[in-house]
Amino acid sequence: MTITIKELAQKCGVSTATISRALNDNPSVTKETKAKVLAMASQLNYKPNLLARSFVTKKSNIIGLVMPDIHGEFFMEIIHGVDEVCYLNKYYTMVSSSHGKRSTAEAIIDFMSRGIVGGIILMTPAIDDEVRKILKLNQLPTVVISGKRDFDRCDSISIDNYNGAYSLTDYLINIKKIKKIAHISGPLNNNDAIQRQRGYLNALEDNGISVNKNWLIEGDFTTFGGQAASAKLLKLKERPEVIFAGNDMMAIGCYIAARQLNLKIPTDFGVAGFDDIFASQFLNPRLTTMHVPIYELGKEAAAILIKRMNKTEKKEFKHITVPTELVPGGSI
Amino acid sequence: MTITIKELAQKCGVSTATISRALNDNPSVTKETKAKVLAMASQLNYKPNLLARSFVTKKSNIIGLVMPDIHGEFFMEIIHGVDEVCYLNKYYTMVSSSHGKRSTAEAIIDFMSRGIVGGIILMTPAIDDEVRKILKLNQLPTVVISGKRDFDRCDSISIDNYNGAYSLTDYLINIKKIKKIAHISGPLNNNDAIQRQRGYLNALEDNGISVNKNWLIEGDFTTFGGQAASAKLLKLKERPEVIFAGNDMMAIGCYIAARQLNLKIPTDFGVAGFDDIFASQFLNPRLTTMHVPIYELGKEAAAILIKRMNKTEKKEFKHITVPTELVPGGSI
DNA sequence: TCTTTACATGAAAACGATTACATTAAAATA
DNA sequence: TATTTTAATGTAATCGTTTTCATGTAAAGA
Repeated sequence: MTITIKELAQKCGVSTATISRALNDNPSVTKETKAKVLAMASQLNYKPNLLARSFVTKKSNIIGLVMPDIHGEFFMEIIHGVDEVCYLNKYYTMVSSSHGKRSTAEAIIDFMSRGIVGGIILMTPAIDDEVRKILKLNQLPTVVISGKRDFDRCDSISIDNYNGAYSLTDYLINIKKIKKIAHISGPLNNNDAIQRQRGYLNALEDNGISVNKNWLIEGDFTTFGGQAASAKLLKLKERPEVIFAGNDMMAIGCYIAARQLNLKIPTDFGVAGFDDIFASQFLNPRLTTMHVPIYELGKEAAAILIKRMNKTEKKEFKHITVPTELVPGGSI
Repeated sequence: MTITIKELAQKCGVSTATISRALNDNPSVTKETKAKVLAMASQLNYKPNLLARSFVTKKSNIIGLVMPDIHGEFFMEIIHGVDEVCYLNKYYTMVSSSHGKRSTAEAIIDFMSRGIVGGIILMTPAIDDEVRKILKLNQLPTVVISGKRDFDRCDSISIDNYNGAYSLTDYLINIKKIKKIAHISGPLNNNDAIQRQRGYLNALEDNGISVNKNWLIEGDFTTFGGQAASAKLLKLKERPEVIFAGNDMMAIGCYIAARQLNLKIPTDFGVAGFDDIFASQFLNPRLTTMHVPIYELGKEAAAILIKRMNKTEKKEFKHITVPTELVPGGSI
């Protein structure tokens, strides 16, 4: 059904080479020929077969987006941002998750070795040695979205988790005049979790507040984990005034625990989160949290990658850190 | 870096044809040759170039997922389901949205004419004439996920909106003994919205309840629209006992309106939704709603499409309707 | 006017796989 | 043993595009 370059060439009375040149803005084709080709192409509705093109040029305008999981709004917003920029640049977005079963490394290798994608956006909470090794081979332009800037052999974007957590804690201490702040961290093999915890700890320290070990619990970034951890905290003899959850999901867990223990937020205790997910604004009272510009993160990652794929970017790798923003709610 | 079939053929001392046959389970290759080829392939870490393969076979194991928008958990769960099934079948998922700027039709045409994808999953609230025309040409296997079964020239999956809304309304009337039920519908150019409204109206009729015209408002499926519509309803002289919102987002809008008007749910009025989105379970009280198995929808769509792409499916088109399930909450 | 240069276009190879057809060797039949 | 059949493999064409190199023509210089 779809017409090929040969047929178009015939209709135009020129060779396929000229068609190709005309369509690719090659300067060595006259205005007249180019106009003729373009007109005929649009009339016959000719669209170059991208498979054939990618095959011969060894370049693909498909971006492979590798994520640990395809679930939740965090990843959705990343996809959204990537897709937006891809569309504007006539690129395509291919999604892939590690599916728990296989490792992130395998997902990357798959993309790299099959010729489908021309660049990779790797979204991962932590870069392990296996992935590090693969990225070093650097077969394909890659942008890493991660919690921490800990790999400098490709472009990277990371959330400013440390400063976000620091300033949130500082806000609690100096604006809200709260000293008894507990923290439920994320899993400590996760860079976001580590950075946020560090921000919390350093803010305490800088304000001359010593850490109560009972008030520092490792969670798992899930609602259920947040619920369990906060229940534990709320049953302590010395109860914290505010629970700073490492992410909003765990903060939601705090709300659930509060309901179960018949405690009121913010009168009995306060809650702060991190991420500013969609649900947070509908909690009652609205959750105080740090907004993370995820959509922009995805957009930025795609923009950098596309520049790199077009070779318009200079050699040195870019490392961008995006700031977070305080969203004061009624939960404290 | 990546090795080609030629090099592998050389190493094995056979022709590329034999390699290809061995790798594609062609029965006319001996066990010994096949074993040898497979061993060498895995040793040299050979992976067929999918671009070349798709190019020559005119088949692609990439599924194009066309959605009106890439935003919100509905689409996320669809992607999740599709990706899961694709991964298990060694297919790839390519996402694409209409981006407001371009029409769904353009997105489909793009996929169809560029040879990238081998099949399309089209997720759309309504099939307009343009799309209908394109689908009739039927160049590529397509599965439509839609609110209503209104196109029978390709496989389709739809949510049983009508029966869901009917049984929810019936539940309100006969179990909850409520007669004064208002409905905020979605935009009436959206099939989901239409079907849900019909279910509501018919349930009323079948139970001998006449419709109060003031209690039937067209909304827009957004929180804000739900808030505006419910505020209107709650200010009426004759206020409904329960507001049945066409989706959960608008139901959330009802909660917001309630807070602003200083009304309590469910004592002052009740709220019901549709979709059972993630946030609904964290509303206080938990929203009564109809659960829509979106993830399964995506999985099923991908499964059907892959069968179709493999030609293992018989000719007649499948039309599946997936049921919804009542989730009783404290909001009524 | 003749040669040189620049420019526009065409012819053909290339990319990496699959596959129709040809070929060879082995097995089955007469 | 000679012939036919079958099975396994090889040869070469093919897909649609880009791109190198060759070619022809017009403009510029002598």
